[in-house]
Amino acid sequence: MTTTPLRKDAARNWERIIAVARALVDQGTTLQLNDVARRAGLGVGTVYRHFATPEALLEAVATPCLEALTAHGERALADPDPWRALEAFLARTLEAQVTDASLAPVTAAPEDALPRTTELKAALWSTGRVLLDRARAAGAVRPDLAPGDLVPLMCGLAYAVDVHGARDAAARVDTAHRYLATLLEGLRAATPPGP
Amino acid sequence: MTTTPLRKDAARNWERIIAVARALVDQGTTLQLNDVARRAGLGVGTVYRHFATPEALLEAVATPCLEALTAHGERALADPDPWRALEAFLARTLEAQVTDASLAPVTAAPEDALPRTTELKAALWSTGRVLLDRARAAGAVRPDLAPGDLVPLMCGLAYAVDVHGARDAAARVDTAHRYLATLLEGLRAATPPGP
DNA sequence: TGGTAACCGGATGGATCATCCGAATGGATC
DNA sequence: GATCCATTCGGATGATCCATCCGGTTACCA
Repeated sequence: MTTTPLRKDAARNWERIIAVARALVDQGTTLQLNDVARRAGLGVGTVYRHFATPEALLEAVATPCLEALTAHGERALADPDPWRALEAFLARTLEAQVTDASLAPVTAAPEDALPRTTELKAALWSTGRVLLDRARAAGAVRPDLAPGDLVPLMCGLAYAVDVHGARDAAARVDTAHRYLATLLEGLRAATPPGP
Repeated sequence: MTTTPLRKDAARNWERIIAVARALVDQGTTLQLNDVARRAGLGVGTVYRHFATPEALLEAVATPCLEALTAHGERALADPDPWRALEAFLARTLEAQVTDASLAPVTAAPEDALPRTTELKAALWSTGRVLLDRARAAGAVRPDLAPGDLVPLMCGLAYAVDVHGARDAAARVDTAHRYLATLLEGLRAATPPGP
């Protein structure tokens, strides 16, 4: 992607908007562009030019975290133990999802507002697919689970943690680990139970 | 529950509203009270008097299905095989969640708009808890999974099916069964399976 | 059949949202 | 260092949607 040269004030305002949005997301508030503009001390038009929709702003907020996850995924690929690699990758992804409120909506959304988001999601999913395939080849993975099921299941677990209702990050991460361990145990089962 | 005497026209309009709301829910549209009124050929005030909020209307739409699930749960308690009972109960619940769009938001909501909904949810969860406890006593269930985890996990699986993106009911039910089988295998895994 | 209470439903006020355009600023050129 | 042009700023604007209120009407009961 060619880096578009950005004017000084535009860049400064971009940073402001992102900072305010990040604070709002961490606070649990749903992003409202008008509200973001007011809190950032900027005009509404400024915010709308930078980010056409709340989804675009949310994706911009989530981008750094997605990049970190992608980098971690690439490192997981280097682990010689396929199971440990898959487990670490999924655990890290799930932790991020239940810790950072900006991630869950972005990963679960079928459409992306920013091209960069599409890139990162594709890279992340590809890594997950490779890790799953490697684990399948090495150990025993349920045959009826397609690679396309990995992302929905992860989003589902993150959603389950939300429904569970724990507020502080530590409890959420703990719950996520419990759920993931259960699911992984089911993934690992060689043959599905027959009737 | 004491049946409140309802005037003829009021009852007729109540039915109309429910019917229109049911159609909208099946269509996938989010309920908007103003829109419901227009489609039902009624005034806005009429709809707002019957249902104060869209959530209340949604719960009223979901009530019959919740009652059916509760009844099915009571029957599952009669099954002598604890594992089969739990499996059937969860399968039925999940099928309903992925088939009827009114259920997922109601079950996942932390607060209820209608007292009847609170009753039904409590009964349903109680049944699930008993079934889980029985299964735990009979066979082997992961010890780190609390009874309070059952509902979040079910909601999570239903959400996963949504993220998966299948449109027609058959594919959704199939996906739900795959996910549930995986999770149940994980639930079962702690110690060698009993029977 | 007439009275009363409850219900119906359109009109109203408030809020929020996304867009537009004149004014101002930054960067490039001479 | 001064000028010019493109880009951006930011408040004002129009539109849409939501929830409430009150006069007219209907159903139930004596």
